[in-house]
Amino acid sequence: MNDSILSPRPVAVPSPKRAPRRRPPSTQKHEDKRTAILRTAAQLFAANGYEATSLDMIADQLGIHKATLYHYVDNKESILFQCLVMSFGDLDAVIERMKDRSIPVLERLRIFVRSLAAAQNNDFGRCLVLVGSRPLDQAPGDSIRQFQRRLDMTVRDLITEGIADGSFRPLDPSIFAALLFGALNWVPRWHKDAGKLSIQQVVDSFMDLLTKGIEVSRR
Amino acid sequence: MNDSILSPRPVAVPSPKRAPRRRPPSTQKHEDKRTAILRTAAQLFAANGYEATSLDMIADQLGIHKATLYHYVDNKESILFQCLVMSFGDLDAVIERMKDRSIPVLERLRIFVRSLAAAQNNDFGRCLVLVGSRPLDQAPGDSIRQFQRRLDMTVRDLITEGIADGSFRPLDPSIFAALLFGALNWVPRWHKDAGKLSIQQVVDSFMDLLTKGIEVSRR
DNA sequence: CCTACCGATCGGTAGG
DNA sequence: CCTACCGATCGGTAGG
Repeated sequence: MNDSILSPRPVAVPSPKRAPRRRPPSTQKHEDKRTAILRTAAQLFAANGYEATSLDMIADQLGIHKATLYHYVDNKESILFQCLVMSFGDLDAVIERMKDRSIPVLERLRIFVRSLAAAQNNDFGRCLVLVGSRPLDQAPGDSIRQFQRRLDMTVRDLITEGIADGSFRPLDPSIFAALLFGALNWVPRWHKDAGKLSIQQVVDSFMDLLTKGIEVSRR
Repeated sequence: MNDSILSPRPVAVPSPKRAPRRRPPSTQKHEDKRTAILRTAAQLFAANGYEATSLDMIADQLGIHKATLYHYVDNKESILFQCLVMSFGDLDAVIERMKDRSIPVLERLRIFVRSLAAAQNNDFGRCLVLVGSRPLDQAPGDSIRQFQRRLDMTVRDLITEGIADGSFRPLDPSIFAALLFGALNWVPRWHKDAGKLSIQQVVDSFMDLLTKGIEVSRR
């Protein structure tokens, strides 16, 4: 499995003056277990849906009891929220890279699409795409949706920039973004790791289709 | 609301010899009530998810008691199944039309996409796209997924035909179908009836994008 | 004997 | 990390 979005885990930044460090143990073993819980939960949420996945199912899968989960997480909803946050991985850095005008806009779009596809086709990404933020309360759900709007805005800005510099023909950036996100968000529903095409190959084919179109060039 | 997918209800075919006519009342009023239950359920399923929607919520919305629902439907799962069947509406006829080679293949593809988009953006279609067949048992779920495979196959066949007759450039029909269904299936998640673009305008823009591509024509 | 529907509660299981 | 439970609510069904 691809663990890359988990690798750059931020090291705990020490507080200036003798931090209290209250409840959370924050040891490495505790963090590893917590991550294992989130990953297992993400898999089960993606497979069965949020409401149809019980905490007992998550605990059983890990060989622990349900009550033990509460040593690592606050409640069921916070598990989903943390899974969705994990799913964004390093996309924040990717969004920043998209502002680098030294790279041709079409090339930047390709990088973005590959990065997004990679993030959405692992345990946490599948949880985001297949479950989403609907089961969450207003506040946590809004923070997830806010990040997704940033992703959408990033694509629309690239298209607008590409039209302005003559890379793209005139078109509605919102329509393009809707088409692209729909296509990418649907991939986890049908792509099998055992299939003949990798995720990279699939999204590169998508980009090929979108740049050139399907009609034969006239003349 | 668009009731067109409900209109061609098959009239009850009488049995050859003095049919027993057992349990199902099958009166018009009974059928109307049953359809109202399915439509309300479809709305609530789409809004809250299947498991998070209780039979009490459906009954309350209709101003009746939960127990009364059981005079019209067998159980909760059969409600979802019937909603999904309704969502296919007259798409079966549309699939047949796609075999008419007197219509240019690109034009047939446009008709298909418009029909599918119309079917997926009403109460029952939103239930199909937002809930899907996952909560169903093996047998009923498989029958839903079988119809969806027919839709997928229809698109792939059109692309294959279009490549053969020179309408389309060489491309992977499966990739095109995956891209198209992803884009269309995502529409109910973001399109608002109050928005500036109608469903028709959205999917026509999609087709424009897919046929012509986004890059400026070179030379 | 039928339909349509009610108030009440069944056995089980949810998150905590 | 487990046993033992809670308040509530689930889908479904009883008698009338």
